[in-house]
Amino acid sequence: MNEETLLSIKEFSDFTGVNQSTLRYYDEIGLLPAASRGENNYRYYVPFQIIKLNYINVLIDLGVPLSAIKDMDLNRTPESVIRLLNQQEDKLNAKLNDLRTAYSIIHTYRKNILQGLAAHDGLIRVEELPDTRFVLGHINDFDFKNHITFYEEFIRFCKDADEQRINLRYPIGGYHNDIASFLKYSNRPDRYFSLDPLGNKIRPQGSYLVGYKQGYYGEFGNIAQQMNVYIKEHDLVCKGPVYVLYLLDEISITEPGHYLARISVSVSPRSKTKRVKV
Amino acid sequence: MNEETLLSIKEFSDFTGVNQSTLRYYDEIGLLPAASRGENNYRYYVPFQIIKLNYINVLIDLGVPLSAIKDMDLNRTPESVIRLLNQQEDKLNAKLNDLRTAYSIIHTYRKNILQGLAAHDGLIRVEELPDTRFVLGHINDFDFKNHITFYEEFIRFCKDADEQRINLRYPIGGYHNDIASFLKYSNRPDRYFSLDPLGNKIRPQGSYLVGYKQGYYGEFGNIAQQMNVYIKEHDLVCKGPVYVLYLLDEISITEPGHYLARISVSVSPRSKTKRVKV
DNA sequence: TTGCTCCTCACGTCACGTGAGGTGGC
DNA sequence: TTGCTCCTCACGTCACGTGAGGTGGC
Repeated sequence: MNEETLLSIKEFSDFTGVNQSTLRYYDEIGLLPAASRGENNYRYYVPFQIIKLNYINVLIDLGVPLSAIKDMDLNRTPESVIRLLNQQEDKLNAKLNDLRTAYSIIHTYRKNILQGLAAHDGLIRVEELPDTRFVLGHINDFDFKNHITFYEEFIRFCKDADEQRINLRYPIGGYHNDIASFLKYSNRPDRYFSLDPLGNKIRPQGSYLVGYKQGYYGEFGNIAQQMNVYIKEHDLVCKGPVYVLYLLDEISITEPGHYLARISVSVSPRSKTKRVKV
Repeated sequence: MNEETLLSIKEFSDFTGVNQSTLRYYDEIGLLPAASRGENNYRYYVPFQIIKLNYINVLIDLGVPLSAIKDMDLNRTPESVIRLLNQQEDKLNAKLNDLRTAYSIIHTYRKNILQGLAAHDGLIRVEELPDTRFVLGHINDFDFKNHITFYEEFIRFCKDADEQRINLRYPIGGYHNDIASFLKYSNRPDRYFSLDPLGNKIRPQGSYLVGYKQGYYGEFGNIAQQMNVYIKEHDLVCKGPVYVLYLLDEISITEPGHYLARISVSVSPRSKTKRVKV
């Protein structure tokens, strides 16, 4: 073969985009030794090492440790390379999945924060909300005698998350079975839920009565009563569960007293005249 | 707020899946300090730090350095968090793209190796090949007087790759304009190409005369002549370019003399009788 | 005393990046 | 002599992981 065309470390670095010090490191650990050394001890590379280095970089991108790349390379056969590539394909799929999940998580957080910025404490109104999927946790058991608190049930929710396939990285909210439950125990939801868009439950698109309350976690003042007044004044009928979600929480706010919760419940106008079935 | 429910570092570690030593490190650098310390100097965490840690882990997954997460967190406002999330969305897209590319690269390598394993030195036959996309490099200029070699043009190909939008991580092959060029200068392709499945060029699906040759890079023995003999014996007509691709190369083979090249060219049977247009 | 959880401190590791100080040919 | 590329060696960095040796309550 033509051994005349040799690349200095600078040239090799320029062609591959890999730092000279990184190349020296790869030489030192034996991952990609220079093809030869000059009289002055300069490293020289041959053109086809560009391909090799590109292949190494693909494996590095996939998260294969340098030591594993080196070991595999020393005893490489077509069959062992196929095995490595198959293994990496599985890991790659898992990684792609993780990244897509991270993507949808930051999407969900952003949506919440933007909605939080567009609202303010005490605001009560009817809003049209889109379909929203979520995962529902177990039924909370607040045992007052044994002092089982808000937090302990939340911890149980977190503890059970793994086996219940609940992803705790999505925003978490409180779920009341109905408006009566929220009016009675605003800070003790019947369940918790995770805003996972792959969840099996759905809050259907439609009109919701929405109330916003600023304050510490679990402190709702009299927002429940105010919402009830609004319901009566506007002659509304509530149906289904009440969702409590902190749009602005410790993620985006430093002062815990300024967190912003949104309470939402599906409503429809009470029909003044009884409808006659056709 | 209820400050009674405190989690030991073991409990907190169990709920979040984060190593105790990692938690101590996050405490030490101020990324996630323990909520309080016991008399015995034990760290205690509060339940809602689970949410915070999960959020931190999302950012870590996205590749945000811990120092950046900490800095952002100290002065967080809803607006600054939105900015961070927008930035990360862009990075995330780039990452997803990189991973998908890595995926298609290992796919391409694997296909080549498997095809190489199914062939052997000297095999010549007609195969049905599928559509294959690629990116074509510049026209090679082998100047014999100035001793411009195979390697120097290859290096020029690598050097120009960036501006020509050629991804050198895909397998690289040689491209001859026609069978005559390959017969004359087997080891001096008219161009190089990259097997990038997003490429603008296409080798169409159809029947190809395929020859396999084992040996060093650029050493083709008399495979060109043998293929020519096959063409005449089987009364074939070649059309279009000749593709030379190393299916087994330094990626999967340790011995450079055992590399395996595949030469392919589109063929059709020579019509014995002239067809009459209807 | 044993077992358990926690603590601090020091050191190791992985994959580099960054100088410091020196060489060697035009 | 100046400028350039290269060298080795040592040390820094990032995000942890791993002991070693000690505490404190049942």
